[in-house]
Amino acid sequence: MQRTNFGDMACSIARTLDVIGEPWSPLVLRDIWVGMNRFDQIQADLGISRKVLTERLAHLVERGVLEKQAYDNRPRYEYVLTAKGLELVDVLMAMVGWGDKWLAGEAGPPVLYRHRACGEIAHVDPRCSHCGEPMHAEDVEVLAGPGSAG
Amino acid sequence: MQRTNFGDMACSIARTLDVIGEPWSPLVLRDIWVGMNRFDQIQADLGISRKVLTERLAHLVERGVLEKQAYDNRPRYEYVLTAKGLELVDVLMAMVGWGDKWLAGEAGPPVLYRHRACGEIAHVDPRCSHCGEPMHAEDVEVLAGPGSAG
DNA sequence: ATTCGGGGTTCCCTGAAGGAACTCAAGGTG
DNA sequence: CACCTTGAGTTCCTTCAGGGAACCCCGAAT
Repeated sequence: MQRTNFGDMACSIARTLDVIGEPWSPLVLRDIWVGMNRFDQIQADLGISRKVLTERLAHLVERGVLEKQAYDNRPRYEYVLTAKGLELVDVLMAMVGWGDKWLAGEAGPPVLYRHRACGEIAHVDPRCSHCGEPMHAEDVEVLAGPGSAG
Repeated sequence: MQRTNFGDMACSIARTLDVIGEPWSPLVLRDIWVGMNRFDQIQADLGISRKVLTERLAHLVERGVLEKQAYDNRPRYEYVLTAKGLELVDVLMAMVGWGDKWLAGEAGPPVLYRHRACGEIAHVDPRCSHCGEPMHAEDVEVLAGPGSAG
């Protein structure tokens, strides 16, 4: 939709939205993350229109987030996350954390995440890359950076 | 856009997208986060259509992410983040981290974030809420939770 | 009495999402 | 060989949402 091109804005949020901002894109990424790598699998799981799924997959491949790999002599393909795509999933995990906390309701979270390193069910906790202390929205000051516009 | 209703899916990513998944919503949130609280300010800053901005603000207020406050005897309003909205900004900060790393290019990141606690320019680092070790996409195992469908 | 400025509405046009049907290539089956 | 099945799309049509510009309303200031 967004005819307005977010990718040209001097804002990393807008640029990230240029990659996964269109409807369905984050859900496509999630499906591939959890091991649904094929067109029909994703289409059936999400109930997305085949046309739109084709467009989204092509866009994500073009942006270097996914790779299209043949898995048979026949024209059969599956989509896998690149390193860039795998890091993008960290953004999805942040969404999960917020959604689990504020939108899950009585039933509790629909999906649990076990941290392999410690074996416990956990969620992501944003920390400062420098000092390791919690780093939330209210803990930061926003400054112009080297790539700022103008 | 998305005629498909993400809010009803048993997935916290989809539910979160039901709140900020529409085009512009994350950017509106960002603007309010950095202190642009008024309609015309946001509209001018983003170049968003007034009609769409009206819709997005109403949606975010309805979902409890923003609050509309009068700031004058005249009919003048500003939009401020609720606690729920402030935590949602953590998701935006995750986007910033990814965008800064993968999309900033030569010029470097357009915006810098100073962590007040340590005074350093930093970015968010997702950690396990249980053990504190790094928690990225490849470090977790996905399991069905109590609120799973079926 | 008129202008101004914030905060929206209304209108029309285009373009994107939904949905179903159709295509195409390669293997398997009788 | 003729036929069916599968995966992976493509085509076409309809409906609805975003873009853009103009318009409106209310209270204050001049």
